[in-house]
Amino acid sequence: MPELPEVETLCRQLKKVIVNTEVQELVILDSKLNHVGRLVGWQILSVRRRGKFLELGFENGEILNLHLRMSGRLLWQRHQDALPVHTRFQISFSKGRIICIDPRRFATLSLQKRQDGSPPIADPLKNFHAPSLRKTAQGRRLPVKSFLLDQNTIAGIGNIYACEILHRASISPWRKAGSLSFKEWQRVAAAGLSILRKATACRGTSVSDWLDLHGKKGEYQHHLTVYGRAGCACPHCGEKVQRMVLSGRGTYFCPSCQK
DNA sequence: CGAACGACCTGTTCGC
DNA sequence: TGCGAACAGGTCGTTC
Repeated sequence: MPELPEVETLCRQLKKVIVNTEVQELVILDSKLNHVGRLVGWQILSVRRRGKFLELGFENGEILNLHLRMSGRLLWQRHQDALPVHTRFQISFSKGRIICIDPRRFATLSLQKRQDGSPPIADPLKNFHAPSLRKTAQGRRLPVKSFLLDQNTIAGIGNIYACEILHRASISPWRKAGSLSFKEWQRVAAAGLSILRKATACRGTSVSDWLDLHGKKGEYQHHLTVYGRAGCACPHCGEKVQRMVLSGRGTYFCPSCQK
């Protein structure tokens, strides 16, 4: 479920509750996630987001890498409330605990040593500009939507926001990435920046079950123009929004605005 | 290089 | 109502 704005929301909220605190206990409740080191007694120095990954940095140089994939979410519990169904692990601190709830069990957790010189990920919240987008897309024949979803190119955009960005930019998801003009990339960049910023400010999109670290819904679902709205009127031109499948993903677009 | 598909999992919604 | 199919925010690997 979580895309960039949702992971960024968790990152900001986690910083406030766990930085400079020490892990008291790690409990793994899913056999797929076993063998994730010890953590107990380690102090957390930093919480960062790389694309859709969350990275907890410890004072000893270790980094805990968490990816929530499709259905994972995190919840902060101040008291020892009952564990919700599908809780996959918990990390306890003196002030409370983080629990990870993940019905589909796709989420991954791993421990790594800090890697100096790991390549910086192009982050759409900070760096999403027409010149670099056009340069990276040069000669690429894949659909522009697949290009936006490629985490090796731009990290953090997922299916919801790819649909929304292309709609705002009035570009068909099927256009070959290499065929967009500079002006079109400018529209993509402007749409991307504004949509991702707004969605982050809204603490994400709660389209079915996304909740933030404190169990609150996001607000961006009230701003969606095409995602999940097949048959509804395009807010721009009134044409009916369509759903089609593009490389296996449900793709929502306005056939009139996005030729 | 890229498209298509299956895997990984489980829950919810849709259509008959 | 019941039941199976389709679908879901992500990614990886294989085959064509």
